[in-house]
Amino acid sequence: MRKGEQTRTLILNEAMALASQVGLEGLSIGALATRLGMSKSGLFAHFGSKEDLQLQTLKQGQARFEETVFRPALNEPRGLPRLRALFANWFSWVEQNSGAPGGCLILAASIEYDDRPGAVRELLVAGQRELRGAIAKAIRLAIDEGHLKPGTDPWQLTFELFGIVLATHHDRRLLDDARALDRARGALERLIEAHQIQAAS
Amino acid sequence: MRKGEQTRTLILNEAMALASQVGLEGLSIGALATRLGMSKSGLFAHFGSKEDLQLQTLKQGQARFEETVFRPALNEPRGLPRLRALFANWFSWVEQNSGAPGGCLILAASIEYDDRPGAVRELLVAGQRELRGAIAKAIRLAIDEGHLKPGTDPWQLTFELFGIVLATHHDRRLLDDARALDRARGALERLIEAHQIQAAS
DNA sequence: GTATATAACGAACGTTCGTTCTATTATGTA
DNA sequence: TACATAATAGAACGAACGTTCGTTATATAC
Repeated sequence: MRKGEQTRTLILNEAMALASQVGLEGLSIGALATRLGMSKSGLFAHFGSKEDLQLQTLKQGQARFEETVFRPALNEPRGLPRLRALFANWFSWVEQNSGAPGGCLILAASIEYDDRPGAVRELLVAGQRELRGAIAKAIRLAIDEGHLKPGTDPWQLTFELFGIVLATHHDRRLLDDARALDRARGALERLIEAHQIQAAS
Repeated sequence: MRKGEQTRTLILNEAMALASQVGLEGLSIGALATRLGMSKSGLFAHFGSKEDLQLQTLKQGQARFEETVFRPALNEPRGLPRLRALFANWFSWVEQNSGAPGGCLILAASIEYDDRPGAVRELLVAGQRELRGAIAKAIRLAIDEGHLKPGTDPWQLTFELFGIVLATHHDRRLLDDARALDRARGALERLIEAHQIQAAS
């Protein structure tokens, strides 16, 4: 009962790396087995189907994002500090290739499965809804703490912040533009500033 | 010589539709041939290789974007009107699924090939560089016309505007969120306003 | 240390992949 | 109408795909 879990984790880690490069759909059991030095059938036995492998791989990716980007931010005091920490972590995450050699697995899957019905898409949507909700909540707390203007629309701000992250990932990976991180941090600060309660000018 | 071009166009149109759903890498010659009611080898003869088919399909996608979103905006007077028209067209483009049933082919390919070296990636990068440059130029013209503050950084603003588009596409397609378009238009207006030369307050 | 459950293997299944031939139609031109 | 050429079809290829099977090796529990 122990050995199984162990190699399963090994497989999923390698699967995340491979899928980040070729996509969850491009992920092939044979290639994955070769990379791990094990047999196709031996690997396959850990999952009942390819779809299950895809699901478990995505779940692993979501978990890694959550524990790398999101959870550490909760240590910061609620309000602006927490919100800033969240996006600082997120930018760092993007900077270091989003936890996988081929970039963020979740982002890639979001485009790959945006019109491919099934369990993978549903998992993706659920994760995205949860994340968006959590960001909006952090914004709401910042309003309650008096850090942001009461008129701030949490969902609108969430939308715009998410756009900054997407643009950063895009510029870093496709265009290999190192300035993306600076631009992202600048955009974040100016966006926050625009929603901040103004002190004496 | 004429019939060939004709069916070639037919093939590429269908290829765009299919690739938008399964990706340029997931695009298969057999499936494409079946959809068109022709033989695999007959279709294949129009392109020397699968990579060539992918390249031509992407080129077609880029051309469609250019003539649907970009070129019409050039009819507007330079400066803010042209910039607004460009993004109004772009938002409409996203609203109607970016010209293909599976969403924007270019966006999908950008993620699919962001770490897959080769001709497709190079075409993608070239197209993206050109587009970014064109947007930055439109911004620069708006500065010259006195519509935007002289201190405006064209590349920074381009980055942020592009982020809005990415977030819109994401929310519309993965989350099926109809409010995305409104949020995008709102974000655009506020971003422009922040860079506008302020009249009397 | 032996019995048993679990994990991994190797071979084969039927499909589909991209690609290469050769043959047969359809088309444009003299 | 005849001919040259371009366009399509059909069959076959080796490889890879996901999956199933029966068997062997290994780890766990008594």
